[in-house]
Amino acid sequence: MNDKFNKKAVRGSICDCKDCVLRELMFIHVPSSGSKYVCKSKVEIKFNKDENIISSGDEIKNMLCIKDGLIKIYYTSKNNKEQIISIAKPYDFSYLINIFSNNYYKYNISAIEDSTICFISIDNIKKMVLENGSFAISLLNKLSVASDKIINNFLEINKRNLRGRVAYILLFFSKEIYKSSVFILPVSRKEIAEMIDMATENVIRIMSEFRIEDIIRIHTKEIEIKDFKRLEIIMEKG
Amino acid sequence: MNDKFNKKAVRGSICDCKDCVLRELMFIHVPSSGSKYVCKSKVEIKFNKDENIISSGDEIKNMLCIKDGLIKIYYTSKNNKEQIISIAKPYDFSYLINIFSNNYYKYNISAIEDSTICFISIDNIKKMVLENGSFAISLLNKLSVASDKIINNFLEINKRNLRGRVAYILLFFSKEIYKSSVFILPVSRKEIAEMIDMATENVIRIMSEFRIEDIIRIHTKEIEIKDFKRLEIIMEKG
DNA sequence: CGCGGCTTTGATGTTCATCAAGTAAAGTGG
DNA sequence: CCACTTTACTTGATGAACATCAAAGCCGCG
Repeated sequence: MNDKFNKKAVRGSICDCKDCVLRELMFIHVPSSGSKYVCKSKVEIKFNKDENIISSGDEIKNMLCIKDGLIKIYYTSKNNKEQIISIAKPYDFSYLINIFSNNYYKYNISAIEDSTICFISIDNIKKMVLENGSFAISLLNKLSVASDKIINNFLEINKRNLRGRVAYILLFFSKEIYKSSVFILPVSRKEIAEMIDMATENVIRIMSEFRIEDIIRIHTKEIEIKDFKRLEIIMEKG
Repeated sequence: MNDKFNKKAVRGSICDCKDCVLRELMFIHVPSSGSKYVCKSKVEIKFNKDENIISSGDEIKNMLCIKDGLIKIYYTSKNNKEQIISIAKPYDFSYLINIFSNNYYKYNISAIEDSTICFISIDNIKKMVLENGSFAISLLNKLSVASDKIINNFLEINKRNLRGRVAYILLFFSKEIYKSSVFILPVSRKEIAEMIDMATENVIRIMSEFRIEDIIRIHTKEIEIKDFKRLEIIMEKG
């Protein structure tokens, strides 16, 4: 991480906060004096696809904001099995889950598409919370929504059979991430398996079933959902 | 809920906040003027075992604090299958998960032991956040820890086989909740199944296995863990 | 005492992970 | 740009893990 900071960082002074989409969203309650104060400490870094952003065990010094791209938050258990907790796009805040409860990250974060990440000193965020009540409320809300989403996701996945899970995840990418019936999967089959807690072979097998049933079209990473209705029925009824 | 408020409520004026354990924990940063301010709006209610406290869909008007007892937070899906998200005891804050992200509760809450719950107006909590930065930080921390616990729980359960899950939950009750090798299960076998995502019969079957293997002693609801070491190995290795 | 709900055990079948083996794609070095 | 290596993807076969079904025992309660 530190190398990256030195090598690739674009400091706040260069990046004009007026352009920063995050300000609109996150700092809507922050008077402009405050937002400048936060942005001074800002560091912007570009990550390539598959590049590591945060490792489990890293000290939490900064709050992350995704300006652009797509990242995954995942847990590596002792037997090296990886479980993907969340896929986050700009305006998501799910990577904040342990920022106020731990001093060290519990999960790994890496880019699954080329991504631009803003790093804002956590100390400055805390100062802002102390000084600005509206900002605190806004942050509480963001954190709550993010946790809620993750928890809801676990509940949704656990109650489904394998076909239901694959349908769920395909519709997630189509509707939540790419907002299109055709999209390029940003993750491998193995990573899909890690998102919905099943074996890689079965992800492939069931995707093939969907293909044979003419519900989707597959061209390696490119997926087209041809029959939303049936896929949604499978998602609901398993 | 409203009937209960009218029938059983003990208003804040009666309950002396000096005795309230929550104040120590939650409002440690709140000047006494502030804590009085919050406590004025406080309503304390006793619930019997199995009594409903919050229903999914209820409007969020109050923040809950458990003074005493044990509650479960659970999700009821459309097919009436229940998934228990968390068991909470005093000082836990896991029942707060959607208090800052939603206007209506998404999950049900009910008492699994006789419990005393404090209800504090959410508006007053928000006022406190706006006025008192330290309180905001403290609340952010509590919420973060609570969500983190729930997420961690899902990860721990999902990666285990059935024997590992039952071991996990028995050790949870023994270590986290009752801090004793002998305890009375506050939940039915069916509810254990709902906590760790498995069939009721298999919970029973595996508990019987543990009994036959002389790892635990079972007398209906009363459980004694006789061999922590082996149970922990089963928890770790499945 | 008898009813209903919770618990227990056994038998059965389904779902799913795992193993194995082959194919396609993508990266690597000459 | 082509052979080579490696990695990702795919399909089939097998067995294990688990859910479901069925039936009986137990316990508390009116």
